[in-house]
Amino acid sequence: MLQLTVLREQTDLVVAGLNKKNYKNAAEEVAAILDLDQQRRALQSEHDDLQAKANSISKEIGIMMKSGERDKAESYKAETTELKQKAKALSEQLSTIEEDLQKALYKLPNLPHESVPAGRTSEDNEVVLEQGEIPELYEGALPHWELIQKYDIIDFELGNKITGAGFPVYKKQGARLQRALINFFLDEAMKAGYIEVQPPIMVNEASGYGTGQLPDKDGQMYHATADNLYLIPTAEVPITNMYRDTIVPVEQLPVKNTGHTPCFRREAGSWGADVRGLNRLHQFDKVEIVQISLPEKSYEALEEMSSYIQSLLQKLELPYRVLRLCGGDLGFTAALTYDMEVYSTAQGRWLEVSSASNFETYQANRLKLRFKNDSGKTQLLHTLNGSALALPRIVAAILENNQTPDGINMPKVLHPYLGFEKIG
RNA sequence: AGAGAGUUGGCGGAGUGGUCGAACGCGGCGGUCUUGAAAACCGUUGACUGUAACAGGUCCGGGGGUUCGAAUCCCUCACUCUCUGCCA
Repeated sequence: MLQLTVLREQTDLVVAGLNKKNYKNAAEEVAAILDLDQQRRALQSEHDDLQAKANSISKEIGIMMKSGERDKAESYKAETTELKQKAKALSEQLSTIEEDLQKALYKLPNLPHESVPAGRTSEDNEVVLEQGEIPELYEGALPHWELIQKYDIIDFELGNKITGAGFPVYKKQGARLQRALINFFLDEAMKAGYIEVQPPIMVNEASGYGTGQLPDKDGQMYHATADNLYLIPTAEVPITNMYRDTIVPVEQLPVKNTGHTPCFRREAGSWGADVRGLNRLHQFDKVEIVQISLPEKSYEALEEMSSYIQSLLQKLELPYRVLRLCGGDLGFTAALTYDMEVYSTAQGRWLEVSSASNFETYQANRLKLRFKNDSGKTQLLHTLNGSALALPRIVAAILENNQTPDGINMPKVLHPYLGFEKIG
């Protein structure tokens, strides 16, 4: 969440940033928060004064007791009782105000970076670059949902039977393609300096709050209510939360982690052609890269992540483009996001396969993720993450773009991982 | 799942209801000594909030209670360990 000191000291900037993100009534809400903050601090200092008085009297009572002045001590008790009662009343008021303040702060999204273009929808995203050749398909080329049936490599019906829609079963060469991609992505990430981790794929509530999925995206996660655990929507959640409540030694920065996990998304309310086949699933595999960076280096880190992700797409020989998300399309917690999209030739559309974001201090503030700066003060770090990469749409693009009348050619870089060069 | 023990600062580990944010040791940092280093010695060393700066307030797993006063007593939840059970 945003830091109160920033709201206080740079109010205009905050309001402008929220407006750019198309946040409604930004000025009013910020003013309301500052008002609550003002009330909170006034009450707090009043409360603290009472508490200080009571504390010092209690201390004196202790000394009197020791020196045998029992009667005198008794006479002071009434006074502290009264002080305590007043203080208690104040602290009750305080906790309601603090709760309101907390709720209001949780509702505010992150502020966009200055390079974020204005805009409302994905139409307004800025195309940063486009690369790779879009292949010419032969007459009768198929969309991936027909290819997977033709070659019997991914089975939606079977998934339907054992679980439900959006939970496909990968089979034969399809299953091996999954495994090859995961290994390829992890190997590449390790070469790029990321440490591999295998985190839990269920997380507790505190972790959900830490990275910002809770409270606002509650309904998008699968929730195991008996144990109050959530299935992760992305490895970002467990991997970033490993650093919750820590002061990271400066010499360990930047922290670079990678991990493969299944990801689970309820994505209620999406239908139609957009979600056919592998385009949108309830369960999918993803390799994630996560960085924790010094504030002044985080945008450098984001560029590094972006070009790393692009290098994967180049190696897979997929045509892609990079978008800089506009204010309206930017996620709740992000300050700047690059989306990478590959071209899915048979569908004739771009598919998002990665999203790399800088969250600046937004997550770090919730996570209490800090370092000691040069002057010895604790200061919030910046967190970043990106998909490198999400499998299903990559699979869709590989299948569609490389199809021939007598089989689907696999990208060369995967051959050693696959043990075959062609599906079919 | 049952029985018992435990949860204290970066780590280890004391702690009696009263001047305890917490002994002591290790580690870290600064210094003396040294050509340099080690050893030794001296000093220093938690977080949050708050203030112009002091002051003040809060924090000994989380939450609640008893008391003038709680790390210390009570309740409750979570977690860890040991034994038993079950299990890949």
